[in-house]
This record gives sequence, structure tokens and C-alpha cells, in this order.
Amino acid sequence: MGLSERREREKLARKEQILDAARTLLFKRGLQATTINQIAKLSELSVGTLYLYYKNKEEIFAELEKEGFDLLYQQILEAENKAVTQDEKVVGIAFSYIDFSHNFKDYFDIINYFLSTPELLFPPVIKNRIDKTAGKILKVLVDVINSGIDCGHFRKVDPVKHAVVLWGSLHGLIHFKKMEETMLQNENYRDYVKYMLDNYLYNLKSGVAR
Amino acid sequence: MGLSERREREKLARKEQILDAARTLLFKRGLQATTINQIAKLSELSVGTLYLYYKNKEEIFAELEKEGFDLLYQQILEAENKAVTQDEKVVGIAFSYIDFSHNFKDYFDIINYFLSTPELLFPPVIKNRIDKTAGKILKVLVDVINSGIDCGHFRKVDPVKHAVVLWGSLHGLIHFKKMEETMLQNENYRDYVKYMLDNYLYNLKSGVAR
Amino acid sequence: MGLSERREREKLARKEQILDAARTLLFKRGLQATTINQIAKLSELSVGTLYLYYKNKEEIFAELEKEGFDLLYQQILEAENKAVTQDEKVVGIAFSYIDFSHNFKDYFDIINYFLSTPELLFPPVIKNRIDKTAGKILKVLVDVINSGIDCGHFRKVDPVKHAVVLWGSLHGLIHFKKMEETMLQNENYRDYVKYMLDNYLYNLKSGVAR
Amino acid sequence: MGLSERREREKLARKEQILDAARTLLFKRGLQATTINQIAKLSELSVGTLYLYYKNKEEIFAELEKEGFDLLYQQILEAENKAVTQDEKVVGIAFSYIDFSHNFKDYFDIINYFLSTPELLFPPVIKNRIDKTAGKILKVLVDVINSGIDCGHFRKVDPVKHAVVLWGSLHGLIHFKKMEETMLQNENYRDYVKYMLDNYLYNLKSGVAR
DNA sequence: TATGAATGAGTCTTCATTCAT
DNA sequence: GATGAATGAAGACTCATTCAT
Repeated sequence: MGLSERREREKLARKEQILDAARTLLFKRGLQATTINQIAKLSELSVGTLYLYYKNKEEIFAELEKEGFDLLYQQILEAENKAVTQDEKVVGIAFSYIDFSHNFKDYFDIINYFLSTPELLFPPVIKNRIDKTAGKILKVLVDVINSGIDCGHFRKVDPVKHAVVLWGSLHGLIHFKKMEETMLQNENYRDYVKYMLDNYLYNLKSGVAR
Repeated sequence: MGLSERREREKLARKEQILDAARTLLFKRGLQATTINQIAKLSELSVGTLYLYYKNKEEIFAELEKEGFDLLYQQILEAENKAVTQDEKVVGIAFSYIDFSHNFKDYFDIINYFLSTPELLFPPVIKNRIDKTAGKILKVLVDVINSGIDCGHFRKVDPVKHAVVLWGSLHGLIHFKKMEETMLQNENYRDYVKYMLDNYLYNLKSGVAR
Repeated sequence: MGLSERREREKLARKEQILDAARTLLFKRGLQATTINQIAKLSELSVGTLYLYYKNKEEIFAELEKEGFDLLYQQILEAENKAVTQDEKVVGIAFSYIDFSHNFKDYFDIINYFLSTPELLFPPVIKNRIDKTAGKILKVLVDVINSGIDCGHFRKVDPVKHAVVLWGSLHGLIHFKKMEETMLQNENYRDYVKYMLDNYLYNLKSGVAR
Repeated sequence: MGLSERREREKLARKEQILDAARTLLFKRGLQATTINQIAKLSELSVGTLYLYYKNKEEIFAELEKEGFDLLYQQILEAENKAVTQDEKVVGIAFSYIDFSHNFKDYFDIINYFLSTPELLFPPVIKNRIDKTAGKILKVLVDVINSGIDCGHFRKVDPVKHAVVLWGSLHGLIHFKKMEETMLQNENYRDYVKYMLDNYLYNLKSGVAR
């Protein structure tokens, strides 16, 4: 192993060390309440060192966003594997996203944060890295839809668009949870998700001989 | 006009004066960057006076959120009126939401801010007032769907749920705009909206004699 | 009853109305947390009116201080009456001050506030009125000591000085309550009071044939 | 000298720098009127730096309180040393406290402030550190009384209690200075102190063969 | 590389008092 | 006499980032 190789490894180790602390704090205190100084203290590094490895606070959280997407990917992959039919797979994936938004609330919040903060614009490198994971997640859905089409289970839709629409719909519905008691008229918002999925599948199959 | 009547009117005028400044700043600088002191200066009132009319900063923005919903309501109503068939109405309403998210980006941002900030919880009075407007907006959609069902144009779906799902889906897709160049593979995200709407309408009508 | 007489009475009623509110708030929220606006609201008068009857916030609290002294006077009088021998009277009065400092903590705090805030200097009129009540309280003690001397129970001390010393000692000990767990070595500070009184009485009687 | 050693020294120097400013302002403007911004400006440090060395405003003043106690301790030790007999020592210590309350009025005020502010409760660490100094002061008195007892000069009293009572009495009398012209009937309140001390000593010695 | 002390503009909010009506 | 809207300086405290060592 060369010197530069070791350097590289140590660098990664340091970055991980920082992320560990940031993650812990994010989960303990939430996004807003986590400060650079706290991360420095918990990671047993100095503030200056943090800035040696990350250009600013946002970059650290961007890394955590990627982590969140990675985790989500795992969840979705698992859900996909567990299910048998294409219908079940679609439903399974959908609910694994819903569940993710609760069980890993902090990761979901951070994903959402970057998705909905208007000003925020990442340096392309980071943004691409993140979006790639998002792309992988989408691909799982796309593949399911494709295989459903292949076996004649689903009608011949545009699989990518169909996948994006599903994910977007889920994402939007999650936002409405806050209005459960008012606009959603006290009905559990999961019922809305179910309802949406029923229609989604119905649409995928209508006109298809079953 | 009695004294108390004039007082009341002046009070409203002051509140409007404050909102004018807050709105201007919100549009110029964005949500996070707008401070109480700025609002005070621009409205030509003292900081103390602001706190006479609004309990805190959040309340001012809550008022603007309500404003945003009201404006959205107007837009949607207009779109509904302009369209003739139920199909057109659905599409018109949907795109008026999409357009709203661009044309009145700041209002959309503020709505989204309150929808997705996890910690934030308004005093019930305020929350209800806002959610009521949201309810009115939803109702426009519900009515369109209902009338579509009545005239045999749409199949007999649950109109409230169908409406929520539509709005949620649109809301979610808007978030994905940020990924236009990556996940959405350089396709205009409006095409996704169109695609989604096609399917939405197809679903509403499938099984219905046309 | 003349007009000016009624005016006078109404004026006093207003002042009482203000004091009622101020007292309630003082007891509910404490000295620092009570604001003029709160007093105005609770008394159902306008802020401006408050300033018509009292020159400033301090004057209102000065009135309450007087009240506190008056109440203390009652307590002490009662204790004096209840006791039979001069010894018992001294002890009774002393403990009624100690009890007052707990049972009417807010009044004690306000008395102490004016006594120990260095900058504060009242307009002579107010100060005199208050000190007069303080003088009445002192007189109760003086009288007890005097009558003790008269009946040969106590030796011929300077009754005023002896009274001041007793009151001062009690007042000082009350301040030490905060150090119960440290300097006072976990012994109840009432025991210190008892101890002090024992010695005080012993002193009053030593050399006196008993 | 190692690096960490120098760091430690510089840290202490900074803390002293801050205290210097705080002390100066405390003496010039009084307790309530001294603000963090003033301290920052006078100490030629930024506000943020102040908060690097002290958790909040209270902690700075707590430090000054400790300083006051330390100074008082010196004064009392000196008085104790200067005097020869136990009687003189008691009187000397007592008047050094009285003198302290005038000559170092601001230190006395701050001590009194913390002693009589009801809400204020320090974090245990700080409180203990302060109370310890208070304990040291008390011990001087206790030792004097003890040695008086040992040499048969004083009767066998409880030395701690006797010491606390003396200090408490002095502390209380100082508060009454404000009423010199009214309740104390225009007599110099030092005479009251003298009178109190006479009796205190009389009590300490009565029954003892002289 | 690594440190961590220092920055200081900026945050929201409070409140006794005034004065035109 | 009575009102109460308006004031605005002042308060304590935060925190991402820098830079000399």
C-alpha cells in the first residue's frame, strides 16, 4: 500500500468520524439545533479540522442526505425482494417509503430539507452523487414496472414516468400528514396512501386482460 | 361611524401595513433572511408596534401563508371557471397549482415551509384558519369530481380522497423539479405532470362508457 | 358629602383597584415578572390611567411594601397578644417575623427589595409613610421590652436599641437561609433562630434576680 | 513551559480581563445597569468571546461575588490579627464587616444580591465554591470564639451557632441603614452595631468569672 | 495537517413611559 | 380625567466561519 493510498484511507476515516458525530447529533437534536461546534466536540476534532474536510456545514448535511438516500434504497430493495407479485412489489415499495418517513424521520427531514429549500444549490459534484442514489431508488420501481409490463401484468406505460409519478405522489401525501385533523378530515393519512395505490395499480392494469 | 369602529379599521390598516412590508421582504429576500427589524423599518413602524399587532414573527408569516392559500384559491377558482368540461377543469386546476408554485414562488415556499417544518406547530386558532382555506381549495376539486360523477363522466370514486391524492401528487412532483437534470433525465418536469394527469383522468374514466 | 369629598373617595377607590391587580400579579408572577401592562389589563384600566394615579411603577410597589409592613404589623400584634409572659412575647414576635418571611414570601421579598436595592431612593413622602409603619412594628417590640423592664423581668437595657438589634438579627438570619446546606452545615436555620433567641433572652435577664 | 501550560495561563488571563471590565462597570454603574455589551466593549473583547469564558452573565457576577467574599475574608483576617484579646477580635471582625459594607459597597451589594434574590439558583459547582469561602470567613469567627472558650474567657457556647448569629445580626443591621433617619431615629446606625456587640460580648462572658 | 480562540453582526423580544385624542 | 397605541433603545445570547499558530 502506497503512501497516498494510506493518506486517502485516513482522510476517509476522518470524514466518517465527523459524519458519525453529525449523524448522532442530527438524530438527537434535529437539523436546526445541530451546530458545528457540537459536531467538533463530539467527533473529538477541532472546528478548524471540520472545515478541512468539509467546505461548510451544508456539505456535512449533504453527506447525511446521501446516507439517507442510501438507507432508503436498502429499505426499498428489501421491500421489493420480500414481495412476490408485481402488485405486491409496488405496494411494498410505496409503503416502505411511507414507513421510512416515520421510522427514519430525521433522514426524511434532511432529504426533504434539501429538496424544498429554494435557495440551496449544491456544487454539481455533490448534487450528482446524491441524485445518483435517488436514481437508483427510482430504478427499482422502474424495473418492477418493466417486469410487470413484460409479463403482461401491466399495460404498456412509460415506466420511468410512472415511477416518478408514484414517488412524487407519495412524497406529496407525506406532507399532508400535518393536516390530518383538518383537511384530511380526521382520517388516517395512510388510508389516503392506500387509496392512491389502489388507483395506481388499477390504472396500471386497466385494459389488460387479467 | 363610531369611535370603536374607526379603531377597528385602523387596527386592520396597521396589520396590513405590517403585512405589506413583510410580504415585500419575503419576496425580495426569502423566508429565512427576513427579520423583524427589517419589517419594522420598511413598514415605518417601530419594532414594538409590530409586537402589538402580532405575537411573534411566526404569526406574521402565518398570515402570509394564509394569504398564499387565499391567492391560490383564487387561481384555482379561475382555472375552474375558465374550463368547460370536467376533464379540462381537472387539468386546469392542476396546472394552476403548478403555475402558482412558479409564478408565486414565495407564497408556495411559505406554504411548503409550514407544511414541512417538523417542529413548527401553530396555535390551534391560527392553524385552523389556515387549514380552512386549504379545505376550500380542496373543495373546488372535490366539486369538480363530484359533478363529473353526477353527469356520468367519471366513475364513482371517493371524491375527497381522489382530490387529496391529486393535490398531493402535484405537490410532490413540484419538489422533484430540483432533480430535473438528474433523476428526471433532463425531461421537463411539466411533462411528468402532464403524464400524471393523463393517467389520473384515464383512471377516473376507465370503465365509464364514453 | 361635598363634591371634592366624593372625588377623593373615588380617587382612593381607583388606587385600590390598581393595587388589587398589582398585588394579585405580584403574588402570581413575582416582582420582576409583573409589568405595568399586565396591571392595567387586570385592573381594567388603561396604562395611561395608572400613571395618573401613580408616578411610576416603583410607586405602586412602594404601596405594596407599605401593605406588607401593615400585614406584618398585624401578625406581630397578634403574636404579642397571644403570648403571656414577656419572654414568650419576644419569642412569639420573633417567630412571627420568621413565619411572615415564608408565609408571605412575596411581601417579604418586596420589603427586602426596597431595603436592599442600593440605588433606590423614594420621594420623602412615601418613604416616611412606610417607615412609620416600620416604626409601629418596632414599637411593639419596644413596649414588650419596656414592660419587661418595668416588672423587673428584664434588666435595664436600651429598649429601642435592643428592639432594633433583635429585628436586625432576625432579618439577617433569614438571608442566610440560602446557605442552609453549605455554611449552616445542613442544620435547619430555624434552629439558629431559636439559638439566637435563647441568647437574646438570656442577655435580657442575666443579672436580674429571677 | 509546555503549550498546554501557556494555553491555561492565557485562558486565566482572559478571564481576568473580563472580570476587570465587569468589576469596573459594576463599581461605576451598579449591578443592574451593567450589560454584557458594556463588559465586552470595555474588556476589548467581542461579546462572543465573553460567552466562551463564561456561560452567561450570571456566571460573571458569581465570580465577582466570590471575589467579594475573598476580599471580605482578607479584611476579616486582618482585623482578627490586629486585635489582641478575644473581645477585641470579635469587635474587630464585626466592624471589619460593617466597614466592608461601606468601603466595598459594590462587593457587598453583589453578595447581598445573590443572597436575597429569591429566584436565583446557581449551578451547584459555583454555589459550593462561593459558599466555601463564606465558610472560611465564618471559621475565623468560630476559631476566635473557640479560643475564647478554651482560655476560659467565654462561656461554653455553641461556637458555630454563635458565629452565625453574629454575622447574621450584622448583616441584618446593615440593611437597616436605609432607615437611619426614620426608624433608627436619627441615631448613627453604627451605634446600634456597637450596642449589639456590647450585648453579644456580655452574653459570651456572663456567668464567667472575670 | 490540525488547532480552537476569536469574531460581531445579527437574532427576537420586552416594557416603562409618553402624548395626541 | 381617561385612553391605549406607539415608541425604540436595550436586553442577553448565538454561531458559521476564519486565521494565526
